[in-house]
Amino acid sequence: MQIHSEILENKGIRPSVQRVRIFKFLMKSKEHPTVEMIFNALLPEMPSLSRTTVYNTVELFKEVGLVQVLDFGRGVLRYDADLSPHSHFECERCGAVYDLDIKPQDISKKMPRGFKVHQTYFYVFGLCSHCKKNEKN
Amino acid sequence: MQIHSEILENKGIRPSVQRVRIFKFLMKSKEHPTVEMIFNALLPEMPSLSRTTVYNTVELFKEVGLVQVLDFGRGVLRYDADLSPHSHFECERCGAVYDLDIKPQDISKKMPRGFKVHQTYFYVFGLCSHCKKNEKN
DNA sequence: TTCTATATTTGTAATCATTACAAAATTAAA
DNA sequence: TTTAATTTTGTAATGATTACAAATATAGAA
Repeated sequence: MQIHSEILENKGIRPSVQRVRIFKFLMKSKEHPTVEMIFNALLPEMPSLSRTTVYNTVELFKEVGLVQVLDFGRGVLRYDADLSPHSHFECERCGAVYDLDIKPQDISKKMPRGFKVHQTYFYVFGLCSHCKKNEKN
Repeated sequence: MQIHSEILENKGIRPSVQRVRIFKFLMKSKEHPTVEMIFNALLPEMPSLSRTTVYNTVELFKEVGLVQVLDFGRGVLRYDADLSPHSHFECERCGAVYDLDIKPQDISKKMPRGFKVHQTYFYVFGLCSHCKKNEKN
């Protein structure tokens, strides 16, 4: 089990205080946070933290392959440090995002001639069990 | 083969000149246009057209189920009047969007208890054959 | 350690797609 | 026609993200 700062160093980026805190937060978060969520969560313990730093940092993490970016079409990007192949569900009522234990299909074989696949995303939208139950409201 | 204005009427919306033109354009377009692309394409033949009308109209079309909205994470939404189950490929180099003849998997059966699936999207990113060929550049 | 160059962080200002809103124009109904 | 409702239009706001430059922190050389 590697310590967080080592993981950053292995990716060739300097483990600054801000980066390590943001990375830790992403690692333990299960809610696929937005930049705003990360910023608000860390602000109490790092009062000088800047939103721009969070933006810079998640962009950097994306580039070195520490996080994947999720876009549920709400005009806000979400970040996921879980890089294992899985899919995502967003509840259209409450906006919560859940992991789905389903691998996005590998379609490299089925692509038109000459096409190269880099990444696949499988997004599912609907109602989560909680919102489904209260559907009358 | 229904005429375009009839399709709009069947969906319960008034077939105004603007709506019919926008709908026709979406039906024949294969490039999954953005609002800006629709606007620019129609402006020469309808000089009074407003961007806002295009925004209003595609939103209306989405609500009545005439188009689906695609989000490739570029900060712009694209619109597709082809509602048959298929997936989408975006070239990371040139930005072109291609239809893939692949049905997004139906996972209603595999969902956690109580969850309800409304829609699924399968997005693939990579290089199209043209950009792959010129990869050196 | 101190100096210096480089990297990182910060805050503010710009960008840009989209949305809000209200006035003008069009259409439908009476 | 007259009136009411719908649609279109243009401009102004919104809000996430990016650009940018000044301030701060860090690493390495001396």
